[in-house]
Amino acid sequence: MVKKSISSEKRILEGAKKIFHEKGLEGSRMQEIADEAGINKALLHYYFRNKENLFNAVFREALQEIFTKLFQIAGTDIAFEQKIRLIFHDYIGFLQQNSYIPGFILSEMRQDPDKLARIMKSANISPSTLYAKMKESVRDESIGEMDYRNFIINLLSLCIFPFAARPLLQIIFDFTDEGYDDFLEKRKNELPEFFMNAIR
Amino acid sequence: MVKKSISSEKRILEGAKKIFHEKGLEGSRMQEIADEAGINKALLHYYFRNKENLFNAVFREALQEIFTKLFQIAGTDIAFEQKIRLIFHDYIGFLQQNSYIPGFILSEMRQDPDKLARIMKSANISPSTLYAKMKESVRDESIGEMDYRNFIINLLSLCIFPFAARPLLQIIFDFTDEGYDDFLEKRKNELPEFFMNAIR
DNA sequence: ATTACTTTTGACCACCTGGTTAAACCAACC
DNA sequence: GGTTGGTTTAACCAGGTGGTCAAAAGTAAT
Repeated sequence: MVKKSISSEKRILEGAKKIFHEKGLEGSRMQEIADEAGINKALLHYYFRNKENLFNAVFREALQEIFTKLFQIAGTDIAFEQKIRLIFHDYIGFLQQNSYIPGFILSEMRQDPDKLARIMKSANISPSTLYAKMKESVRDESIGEMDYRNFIINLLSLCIFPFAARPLLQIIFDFTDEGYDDFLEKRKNELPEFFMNAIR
Repeated sequence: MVKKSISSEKRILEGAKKIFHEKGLEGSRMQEIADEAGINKALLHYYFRNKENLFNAVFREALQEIFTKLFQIAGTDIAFEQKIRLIFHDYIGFLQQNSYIPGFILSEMRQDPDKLARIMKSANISPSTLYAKMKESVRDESIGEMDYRNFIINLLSLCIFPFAARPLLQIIFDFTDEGYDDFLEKRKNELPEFFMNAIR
C-alpha cells in the first residue's frame, strides 16, 4: 500500500522531470507526462493537485540541486587556488551530468520572478553562505581586490553559459555532439588558469 | 493602401515581438498579440500564415541583431586591447538596451536545434567572419596562445550570462532593479581588465 | 467475508486555442 | 458610379487542454 503509493509518486516525478526539462511548463502536456510515467492522467491530479504544483516540485528540485552542489564544493576547506580548480572541475562535472538544468532554470525562471523568489526561499537556499565562503577564501590569499558579486557572477558565467547556450555554440563552431563534449572536458582544466590569471 | 498595409504588418511584428519576447512561443496567444497590435486576430493569419511563421520572423530578427552587433563591434579596426575594451563596453551596452534578447534566444532555441540551424543560415550569420576577426586580432599582440573558441565563449559568457540569469542573480544578491542596472554599468568597465589579465 | 480505506482508472466536460471563411470595407482606376 | 484589387473584420469551428468524478480495483484489519 505504501510501497505502491511511493512508487507511483516517484514515477510521476521522474516522468514530469523528463518532460518539463525538455519542453518547459507551457510546452508540456499532462497526458504526455502520464504516458511517460506509465499511469493514468487522473493520477497526476490525485498526487499533485494541478499542473503548477507538479511543475513547481520539479523546478524546486532543479534549483536545489544546482545550488546545493555549488555550496557544497565551495565549502570545501582547501587553499584558494585549489578551491578554484575544484569548483571549475567538479561543478562543470556536475553540469555535464545534469546538462538539462541550466537551460531549464534559465528558461522557466523568466515567467514569474516573484514565484522564483518564493521557491528560492522555500528551497532553503541561502546565498549568504556562499558569500561568506567565497569572501573569506578570497581574503585568505593575496589576490586583487574584487567585488565578490562580480567574482561569483564571472565564475558562474564561465561554468553555466556553455551549457545554456550549447545548441547555438555547437552550430556556430560546427561541433558534433561528441566534439562539444570533448571541448567541455578540456575546458574544465583550462578555466582555472584563465580565472586565476584574471583575478591576480 | 500600401501605407495601411505596411503599418499593419509593422504593428503586428511589434506586438509579436513584445509578447513573444516576454512569454515565448508556447506561452503566447495569437489573440494577445492581436490585441497588442490593436487589430483583428484574423489579420495575423493574413500577413503571416500561422503562429510559427510569425514567431520565426521575431526569432530570426533577435538572432540577427545579437550577432550583427557583435560582428560589427569585432570588425572595428583598432588595437587588440582597445577592441576588448570596446566589445565589453558596447556589446554590454547593446544588451542593456535589448535586455530581453539573451533570455529569449536561450529559452526558445532549446525546442528545436535543427530549426535553429536553419534560421541561423537563413539569417545569413557567418561565424567564420568572427573567427577571422578575432583570430587575427589575437595574433596581433603578444598574448598567451588560446583556443579561439574558448576565447569567444568566455567573452560571450561574461557578457550575456548576467542578462540571461538576471532574475536569479538579483534575488541571490538582493539587488533592486536599479541596483542591478548600476552594477551592470560598473561591470562594463571592470570586465576588460579581468579579461585582459586572464588571457595574458 | 465484510468493512473501511487508499489507489487507479475510463469517461467526461468546459474552456481555450490556432486557424478558416465569407462578407464588408476601402482606395484607386476606368 | 461602378469595377477591381488588396485589406480588415465578425463569426465560427474542430481539436486539444487541464481538470473532475464516480466507479472499480486493490489492500489491510476485523
